[in-house]
Amino acid sequence: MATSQPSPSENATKVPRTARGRQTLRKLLDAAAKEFGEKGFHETSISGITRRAGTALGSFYTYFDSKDEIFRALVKDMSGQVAAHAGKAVSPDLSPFEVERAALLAFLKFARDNKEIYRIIDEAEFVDPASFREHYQTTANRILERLKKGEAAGEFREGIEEAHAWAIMGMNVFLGLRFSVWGEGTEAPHIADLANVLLRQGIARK
Amino acid sequence: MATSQPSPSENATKVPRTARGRQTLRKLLDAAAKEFGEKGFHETSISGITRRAGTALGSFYTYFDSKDEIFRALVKDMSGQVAAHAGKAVSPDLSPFEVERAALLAFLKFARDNKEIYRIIDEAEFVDPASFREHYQTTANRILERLKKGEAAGEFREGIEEAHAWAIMGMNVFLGLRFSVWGEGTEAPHIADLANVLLRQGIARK
DNA sequence: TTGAAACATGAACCACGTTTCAACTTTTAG
DNA sequence: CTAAAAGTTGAAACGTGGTTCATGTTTCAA
Repeated sequence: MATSQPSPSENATKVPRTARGRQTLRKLLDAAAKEFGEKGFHETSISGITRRAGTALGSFYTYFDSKDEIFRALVKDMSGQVAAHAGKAVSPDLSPFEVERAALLAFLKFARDNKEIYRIIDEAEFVDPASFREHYQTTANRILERLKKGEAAGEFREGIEEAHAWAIMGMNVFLGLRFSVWGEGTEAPHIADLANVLLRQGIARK
Repeated sequence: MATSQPSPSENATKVPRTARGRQTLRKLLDAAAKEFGEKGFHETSISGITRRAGTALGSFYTYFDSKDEIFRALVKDMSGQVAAHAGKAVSPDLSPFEVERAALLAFLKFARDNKEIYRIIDEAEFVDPASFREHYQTTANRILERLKKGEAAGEFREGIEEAHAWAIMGMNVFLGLRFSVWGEGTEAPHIADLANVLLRQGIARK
């Protein structure tokens, strides 16, 4: 889990002051991502995290006040990764519909390669509802912006609103769950096509 | 939580043999539904359940072998309720598109009135993955059947497949999350219309 | 009416994982 | 080079809550 370097601002707790400290903090975050992803929040123990990280149990408390706190830090970290990933997939020379297709395809591949990450974000609904909500609201906003752009460009019908973004997001997330997380993820392009046609024309005949 | 009478088959554990026993079992299930809905699985304690049910701690183990088991029983119970609810909303004299609209509208209302239930089913992803999967796969199958019927009736485009059902389910679930669980749920008919138009014609202009 | 089976009770047991802490090592700045 | 600051360590304290169990009560068929 090549999580990005932890920024000082997002750690409510002690920021490491030496290189050694930063390394330990990173080892803890990476180990936690794997543990939480594999076992879920409650099956994961702090000692499991430190064992995997190769540090002492006590070191954990040098950087985090509690199990909840490292989980929160992780959710933020990963929500950012998803956003970054989505951004990269969208090149500006694509048409609005192509943009939506590219975004979904990128998401499907990302979900396939990072199943643990998605498990963590999903579990945030129960462990850290605020982060969970923020993640999806932010994602919906990003989608809505794209749709507005397509509307302004005359490609999409007028009257696009927030609910459209949520509908599309839900579609994408569930397709990811079914075909990338539960399935092999091999049919990703096919799924992306199918969803794109649905988005363009709906399913009415003719 | 007016859960239905527990059927003998779905309780892997001891079935009560007297009226008193059945009553206690029901009190436990109802109390558990509320506790799990309000606090989530791990914040909920057996003693909290029995306190709410007005029974002794030990009585719990007369009917369930563990905390996991009552949770599992609950998920099954509620998954059934959702299905039953969806079924009622669909009258046979509706056109295929009207059926989809009615199903979503019923779902939105149900989610609004039963937020706890949805929380429980969602949490099953972590507590009891098998039930979670089964719930959504069963729901998708039900949707797919409806779509196939619409296809056969010449209302829907040909080539409907499982992914379409998952896309629609995802749409519905996320709209429910955003507008029924997080929101007031007052705009349900508007949301249902909007989603139905999306399903019919997509969002392409013209 | 009666006795066996079903059910109810809650204190106590116990496993488990979080958190603390005091002793120790490494790093850094002057 | 040196002392203070930062970081490390893991054994043990601690709290929590799931589960057990011996005892007492209720139900019900015969």
